[in-house]
Amino acid sequence: MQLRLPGARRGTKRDATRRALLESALNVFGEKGYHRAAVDEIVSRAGRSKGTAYFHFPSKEAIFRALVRELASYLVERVERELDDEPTAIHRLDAALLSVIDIFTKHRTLARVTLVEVAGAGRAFGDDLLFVRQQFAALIRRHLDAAVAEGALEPCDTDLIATAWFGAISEIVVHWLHDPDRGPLHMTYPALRHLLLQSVGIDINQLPSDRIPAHA
Amino acid sequence: MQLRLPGARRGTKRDATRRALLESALNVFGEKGYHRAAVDEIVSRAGRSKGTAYFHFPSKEAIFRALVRELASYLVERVERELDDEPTAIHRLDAALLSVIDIFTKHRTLARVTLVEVAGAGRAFGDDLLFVRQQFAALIRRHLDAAVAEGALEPCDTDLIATAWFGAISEIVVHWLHDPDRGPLHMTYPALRHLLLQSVGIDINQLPSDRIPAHA
DNA sequence: CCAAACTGACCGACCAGTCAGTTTCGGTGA
DNA sequence: TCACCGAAACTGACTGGTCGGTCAGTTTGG
Repeated sequence: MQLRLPGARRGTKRDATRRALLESALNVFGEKGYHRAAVDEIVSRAGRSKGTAYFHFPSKEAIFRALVRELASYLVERVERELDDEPTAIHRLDAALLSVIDIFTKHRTLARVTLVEVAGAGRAFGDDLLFVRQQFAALIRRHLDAAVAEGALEPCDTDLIATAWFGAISEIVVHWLHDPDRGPLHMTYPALRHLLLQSVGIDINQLPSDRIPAHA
Repeated sequence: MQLRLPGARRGTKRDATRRALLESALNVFGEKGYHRAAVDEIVSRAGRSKGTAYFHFPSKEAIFRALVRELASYLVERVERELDDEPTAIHRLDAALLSVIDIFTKHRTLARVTLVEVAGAGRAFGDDLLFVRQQFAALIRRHLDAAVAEGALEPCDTDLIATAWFGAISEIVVHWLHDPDRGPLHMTYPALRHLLLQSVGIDINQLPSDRIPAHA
């Protein structure tokens, strides 16, 4: 799991410590959830001391917030990177869905923290709580807007649709997280894809189907 | 907020205490979230003592679980009651959506506990955590299956669709909970309805539109 | 040499859960 | 009608453990 560390020059010792702490935090928060995760465990797994954690972050909450922001950036950046050579906005939406499914399949802890823990950490955290969700919905929305601009889509409430799509995807992933035995996440891709695209009136046959088996 | 108390004869003193505790728990959990909610506060707001809470429930977690079950029953029962005189399964799905939006609009605390807190209370709770979600997805699924049986819908993965629909609705409600200033929840109904129905290939014009303004 | 980075023992607040004792109340027999 | 009993319901002071956060002191590195 490679974390992106914006605004900090890489390779310094300070940076390595910060990264070690966040990486450990990802695991502990992912396993225990925010409240049951103890700072003591985060630092011990990171091979640092408690004082160091409080040298780098003012509070446990700040560690969590920083982690969520890193994860959101990582996720959005990595998904967007895969969309570059898609010809149309609709293709990019399609590719984004596949990409997200792929990432979550490979990084369950990331999925758990960004989709489940963030919701439960409580509104005490203010707006940061919804950071990942907003980032992601914004990504979907951008490409929906592009599709409208391209004329592939009727003008519509892209904000609402992006939110709804994110909710749908999130719910499916959360179910899969909770009970992975019901088959790999990739299995749901064709049906989910069909559902989402059809919801905005896109004929599934507009898209070449040769892309599907690529990841499946 | 009327809670349903299955399996207990109403009107007894015991029942009144249990109800008072759960009602108070609903408020405190709704305001503070599971972890920040103190049993002391729940009992004090209920006008009872701590010992009483532990006489009726074995643990704080048990209070939460019981509450979630009551809420799920209340919600599903109340929604289903409104579907009786709808002519077709599609109409019932439509009515259910409106009904849910209505209930959540009027009972924000209920929405917060069932949609947000349940997710965040952590997997420590085992499967009960997903109780509301499952109950609700099952409701949607039943009517989707009915629609298939009626021939109004092509055979499809109704389980997946129900999950996705629930996720979409849930996400919209959670956004509204978090930032209610962006307009009442009812405002999203037409667009959301259109999106969901179109996602399964239902032509919006099949349904009489005179129902829309009824609750709007 | 100094500041940044780091250490880990310690503190204190918080809170779920306990328990010994008290009150309430339906039943029972005289 | 009433005295009495036992169980159910209830009380709230107390405890034990957990854990976020502190800080006085040590190490590192430029």
